[in-house]
Amino acid sequence: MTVSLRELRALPGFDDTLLTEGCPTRVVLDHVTSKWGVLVLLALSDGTHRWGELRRAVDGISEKMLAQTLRTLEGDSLVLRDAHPTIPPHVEYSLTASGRELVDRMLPLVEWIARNADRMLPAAP
Amino acid sequence: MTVSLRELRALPGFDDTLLTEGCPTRVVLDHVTSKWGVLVLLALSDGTHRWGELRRAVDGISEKMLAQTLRTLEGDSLVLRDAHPTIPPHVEYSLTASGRELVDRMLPLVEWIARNADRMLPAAP
DNA sequence: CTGTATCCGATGGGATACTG
DNA sequence: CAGTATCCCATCGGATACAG
Repeated sequence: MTVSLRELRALPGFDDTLLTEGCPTRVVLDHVTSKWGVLVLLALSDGTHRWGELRRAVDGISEKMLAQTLRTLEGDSLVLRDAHPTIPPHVEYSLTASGRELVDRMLPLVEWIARNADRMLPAAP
Repeated sequence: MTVSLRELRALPGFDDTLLTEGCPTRVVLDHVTSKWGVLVLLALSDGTHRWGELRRAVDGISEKMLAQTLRTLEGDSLVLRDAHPTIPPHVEYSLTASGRELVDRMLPLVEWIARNADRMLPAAP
């Protein structure tokens, strides 16, 4: 198990440029860990959802940010957009295989935070 | 293994209010997944570091954001600040036990992104 | 229903200068 | 060395209106 950034950089295929400014890893990391990126990916962990469902599922998100977040994640090959050319429109969003793999690794992190968040914030942050 | 947000909310101790606006989980999640939060935590995964070391280790971070990020993470009980009252000042930062647990769950996610980021960004995002 | 367009305020975040 | 203080701009992000 990798337990530090130093070890990660020492693995075959990596070097010290990992996570330097502008490197692809940091770009994707920024998208995934953006304010709404995590929450949209988590919402899609349940399976396929329509636009309106996501809008309601991700508490507090605006239409603008939902659209923007979905487009970014789609551009990162993490989310699949499936539009049915009907009237009214019907569009379904789901995780790609990559998205599924990523969410599998994100859930343990979120679960740990959910279990511990309460006792981590003494006063108001 | 938990594979979806729905399942996570169904676990004992959780409910549908998990990850709604303003809930503690979301507050901590926002700190941890902030632009610099992830990178500072990763830098500390190697062990104890001084201010200047962190400044150089986290490529591109400004003094202002390093200070702000460290204070936030300290407030979340993830980072320990150990100041020696000497001249010149000597301050060491390290992960708390909680921070270590969190980083253990963050590294698999980062490692997966590092392995896959290259083939996920076709053009310029 | 699924978005886009526009406006605008809030916040993030960098550069620089300065201090104990 | 380890920060703080200040200025300032760019981006984030919400509200609203509107379109296909």
